[in-house]
Formats: sequence, C-alpha cells, structure tokens
Amino acid sequence: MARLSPDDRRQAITDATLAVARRKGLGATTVRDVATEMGTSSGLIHHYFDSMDDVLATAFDEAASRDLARARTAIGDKPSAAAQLDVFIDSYAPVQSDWTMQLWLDAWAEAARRPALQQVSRRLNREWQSLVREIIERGVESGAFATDDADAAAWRLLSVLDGLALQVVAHDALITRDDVVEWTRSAAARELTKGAWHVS
Amino acid sequence: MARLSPDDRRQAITDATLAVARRKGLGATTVRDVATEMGTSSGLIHHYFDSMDDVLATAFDEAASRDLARARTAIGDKPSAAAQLDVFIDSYAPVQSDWTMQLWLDAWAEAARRPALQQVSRRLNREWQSLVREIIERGVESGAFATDDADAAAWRLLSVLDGLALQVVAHDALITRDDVVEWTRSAAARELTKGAWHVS
DNA sequence: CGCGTTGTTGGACAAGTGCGCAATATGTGC
DNA sequence: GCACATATTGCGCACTTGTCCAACAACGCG
Repeated sequence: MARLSPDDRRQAITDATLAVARRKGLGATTVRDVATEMGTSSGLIHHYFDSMDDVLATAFDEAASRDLARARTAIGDKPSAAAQLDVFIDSYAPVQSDWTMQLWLDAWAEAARRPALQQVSRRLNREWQSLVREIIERGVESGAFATDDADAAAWRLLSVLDGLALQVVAHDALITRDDVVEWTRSAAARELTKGAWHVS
Repeated sequence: MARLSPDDRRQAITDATLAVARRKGLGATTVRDVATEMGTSSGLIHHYFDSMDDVLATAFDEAASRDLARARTAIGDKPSAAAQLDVFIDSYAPVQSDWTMQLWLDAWAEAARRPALQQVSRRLNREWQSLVREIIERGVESGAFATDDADAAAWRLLSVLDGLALQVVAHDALITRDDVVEWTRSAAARELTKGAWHVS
C-alpha cells in the first residue's frame, strides 16, 4: 500500500476500525479485520498503536466525538432552550440498527476490561451530560425552565434517554424510536416545568 | 468427576458459568473457563448445551430471574405503592462493582451477536418493566399516584434507573449509588405526583 | 546519487476459541 | 451379575486472537 504520513495513516486506521465496528460491533473488531478493511498488513496497526485497546478507544473517541459535535452544532442554531432540548433529544434517539448506539453499548460493557476505552467512554459521557446541563442552565436563566438542581436534572434526562435508546438497539422492536422521543420529551417537561405541564 | 443427573449437571454448569462471569464478565466467559470452574472436561458442556450462546443465555436467565424474584418478594411485603417503589429503586440500584449490572451491560451489548441471549434479555427487561407498571397501577388505584400512562411512566422510571446504574458500573466513581437512588426517587416523585411535589 | 530514517510487509508465535467425537467410566433396570 | 444407557473424558480439529519482529521499500536530505 501507498506510504502515508503518520497522521494520515492513524486517521486511516481509525476510519477502517469504525467501518468494521459498524458491521460487527466494537467488541468483535479485530486487528486483522481492520488491516483487511484498509487493504494493508496487520503489523501496520501495531506500528501506530500500542494495543488493540488503544485502537478501539481512539476509534470510539472519534465516532462519539463526531456525534457530540454534530449535536452541539445543531443545538447552537436554536434560539430557545426548549427548542435546544428538543434537538438534543432528537439527535440522540437512535434508529433500530443505530451503530453509534451499539458502539456505546459495547463501550459500556467493555469498559470493565479495557482501561483506555473506559477512560474515553467516561469522558464523553461526562461531556454529553455537560451539554444537557448547559441547555438547562440557559433555560433557567431565561425563565423557560425551572429546577433546583440542573446537574441532577441533566443526569436524569441523559439517563432516561440512554435507558430507552438501549432498549431500541439491544431488543429491537420492544420499543420504537418514536416512543423514545415522545417519552423523553415527556420526562423533560415533568423535569423542567414548574407546576402543571402540557405535552402535545 | 462424579456422575450427576442431567438436571443437577445443568444446574452445576449454570452455577459455574455465573461464578466465572462474575469475575470476567459474560462476554469473556469461555467453555474451558466453565469446565475448569466445575472441575470437569470441556466436552461435558456441549453434551448439555447446543452452543456457548445457550450456556450464557441460560446462566444470565438464572441470575437475572433470581434478582427479579428477590425484588418481587421484597416489594410484596410493603403496604403502600410508594413504599413498594422505594424498595424497587433500592433493590435495583447497583454498588460500584455490581456484577449483576455488569451482566446486564454484557447482555445488552452481546444481544446483537447472540440470538439466545437477546431473547432472554428482552424477556427479562419486559418483566422488570411490568413489575414497575404494576406498582404504578396499584398506586393510581389507591390514589397515591397520578399518571395518564402507566406503561410509559414505567418505561421512563426503569430507563432512568438503567441509565444511572450503568454509569456507576461502567464508569466507576463518575456518580455514586447514592446519587442513583436519590435521583431516581426524585424522578419518580415528578413522574407520579399531581401538581407540586416534595423531595425529602 | 547515496544514505539514513521510517513506513510497510508478511509471517511466526503462543495462546485461546467453539465444537465434535471415539473411548471410557459409572450408574440403573433386568 | 450382566447389559445397556449415558454421563464423562480427553484430546483433536480448524480457526482466530493480540503481539512481535526481521526484512523490504519508499521517501527526504545531503
């Protein structure tokens, strides 16, 4: 294969890893899978990464960060905190065969056994929670939302979304993506509205 | 090893599988691990189970069903729906190194690749949701709770608990077990109380 | 052009995987 | 006590895993 610069090659490895993980899941992705996907030898991967744990952690970092950045952008456009929350919910809710969510499932399960992956997963989960917390805080400032603990509220909102999304991906057709969106919106309304609330 | 009756042997295999899974996780449990744990040969496992997927599914079924039964019993004792809900939350919230929760993480991740495991995981998840829904329905009947959709409320409650519990086990020390209990109680209060609510 | 740096190869390596099967041990019904 | 059923063994099979390394090749600098 063509000789690439270290940066390009690392990127190529990460891309190839994600392409494989998309098909087989993170936990089932092997060195040789990645090499075959790139059309190179397997030894090349270890020239750039210390271990398979590193490869998977880097790849997961890339995919999850990309989703996070996309959500941030989509949210940034919206004027009101309520609209921002809707966009967040919409961009997080997975479709039946959502491969990013399957990546998260793998990451959570493998975290106990792969230190590098755990670190990445933990950091990104915290960032998602921060994103939600910031939306809530802005909403409270503008008077649109009411809560006495934005941090806890953000964790609850993110968690209900994680919990529901997980059902869609792991147990396909037990509940649907529409359920996830509707039920999370309903939870957000209960969480952030003072007194009586209305769900459309 | 001593010759056991088919029933006893199947039980022994299931027990041994759980003992290994407790240490290494479901996804990392192998035929030979289980055989060594039992002190028998590996061929014996395939005499009783068609595939490793079957072994893992049966073992997970056993462990998760046990937890569910224990929760049912603990809940059955309590007089009020509110007390029942507290017991449910308390018995579901995991400690840092909770191995049953790690089993769930593995099951959710592996579900995409192991059909038998997916089936068991789906069924047991549904049963947990039913348990919560029944508590809510009894609470509504007695006037203690208020909701217009017990099914959705149960999914939301179970999901927020799943989502929070997952953080404790996968990203230890990001949030604590106490956070999980407190925040879920708070979510339940918002979910099931009409008008203003109070959290102690 | 030549030379050193380094990206890349391709296979060796030891360990591990699920699964299958002939042979053996053990218990039960006759 | 014999025979049959079957629980159990122990190893083989074909394959996969992560990691490592000597050799080869391409590029940039002098």
